[in-house]
Amino acid sequence: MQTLDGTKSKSAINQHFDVTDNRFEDLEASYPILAKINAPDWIQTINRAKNMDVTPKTILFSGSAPCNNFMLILKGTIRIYQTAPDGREMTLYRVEAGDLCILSLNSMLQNRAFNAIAETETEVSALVLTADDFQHSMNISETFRNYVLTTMTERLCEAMYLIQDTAFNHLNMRLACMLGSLFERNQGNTLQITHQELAHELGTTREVVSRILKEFERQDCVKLSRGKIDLASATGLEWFSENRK
Amino acid sequence: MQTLDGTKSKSAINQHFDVTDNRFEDLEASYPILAKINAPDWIQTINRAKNMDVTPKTILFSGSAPCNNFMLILKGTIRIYQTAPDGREMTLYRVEAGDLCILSLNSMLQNRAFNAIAETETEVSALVLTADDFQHSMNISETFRNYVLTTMTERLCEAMYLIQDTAFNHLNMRLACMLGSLFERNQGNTLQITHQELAHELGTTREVVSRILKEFERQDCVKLSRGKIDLASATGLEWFSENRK
DNA sequence: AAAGATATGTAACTTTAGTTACATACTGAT
DNA sequence: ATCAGTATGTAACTAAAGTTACATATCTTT
Repeated sequence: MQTLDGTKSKSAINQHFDVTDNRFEDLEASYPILAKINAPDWIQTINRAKNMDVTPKTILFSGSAPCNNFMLILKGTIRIYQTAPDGREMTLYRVEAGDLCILSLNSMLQNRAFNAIAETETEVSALVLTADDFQHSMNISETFRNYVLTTMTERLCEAMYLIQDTAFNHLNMRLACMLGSLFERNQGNTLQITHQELAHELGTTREVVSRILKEFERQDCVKLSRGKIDLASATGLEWFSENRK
Repeated sequence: MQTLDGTKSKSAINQHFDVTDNRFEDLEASYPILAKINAPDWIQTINRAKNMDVTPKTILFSGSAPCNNFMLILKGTIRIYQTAPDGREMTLYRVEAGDLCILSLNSMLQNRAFNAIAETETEVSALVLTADDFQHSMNISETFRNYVLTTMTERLCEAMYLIQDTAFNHLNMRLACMLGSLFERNQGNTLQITHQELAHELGTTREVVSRILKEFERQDCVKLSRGKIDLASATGLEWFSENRK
């Protein structure tokens, strides 16, 4: 849940070191596999890590700014997106509890420019490892290595899917699919989202989203109102997700 | 260079074990960093690897077929692409000497379906490691680990760029950029490529490519003839690569 | 309640890309 | 030289998406 305090200026990153927290319990909840690593060096690494708490709508990473550390997300979600000169933007992926921030990986290994923005959507708390501790963990734990590799290939597959999706599928289908998965994740029949936000997910403009949504409403798939979308017919939406190539 | 033998049916994969070849010299040429690893287990792994020789236009990997081994490409290029129901296709990336085949990585780690096709463009020779040898190499060599990780993040960045490119840029610009980089790589002013092949790079149709190329020709950027494109004005092409958003 | 900010509705229009349907041109094999 | 196969040219059309330009509606704050 977003604790919207209204003012954007309040966005802040608070890094602190706090051994009184029970970070291994938190780790167990978000990264059960990593929490089971019992190498002494790993336990030290986790104990040495800094806590980071970030308010919503904070930009963690943008364009060329290097971030020489590695985050384990304990709570909240981060959206990674790209922007176009005309104001359009498009979500590339999200990082949340259990995921690894491959952005940091990239900048740690000093690779090519990654022209994207990482912004917290909710309050986020994370453990921050130094680049050295990351490297050392890779060296000492096969479990850690496998987790990193697995996460990266998963992300890569998702990226490939996104490429095919944007290249081959029409917006009405992409929007229908997105609504479908949002409804599914939400476990409810109401979405709290604006047309502009949907446009920013898909890399298009608000007007286009409004137009397609209205079409969905005319077909009795959804019911629209300010700031929210109600599901009227899941099967109707699915029709748009598949039939319309 | 492609040794086109004309017949498609001749495409073949030839795996064999051959210790008389000097594989460490080949490895040095394509993967200098990996060739410098001097751990005995790594040397054994390389010696144990199978040689693989593949003719052009052979499909190495498609859809769900798992490939439980890991390739080091010594020679040639492999194109990874996706297809749409309407016959369009789009190149996702290429793998060549010095690259790692992250497709194999994905299927070794048994992740989600990667709906893409890998096809040799030229004759390809590669060393094939077993999944176990790959895993063991990850365990024993930090150099190997870093090489794998670096390659993966590079690929991921390229994928992100491709997403932004297809989402935000118009085809004339994308085509101009592609021609630009092809001319640059080719070190010459003539490209041997058909409009259909360009369309398959970009995920569009032949007619659209022909139309845009004709426009480039009218602007005296290129000169078109059957099966080839000659560069007439590099600066003219660059104008299309940038000015036209 | 009024004002300001935000969100949506919508029509008309332009541009880009995909589609259809051929015509023409070049290449290599017989 | 002829023919089959492949590659390109092109016009006319359709469809999808982006753009412009407002109107209207709904919330929030004062």
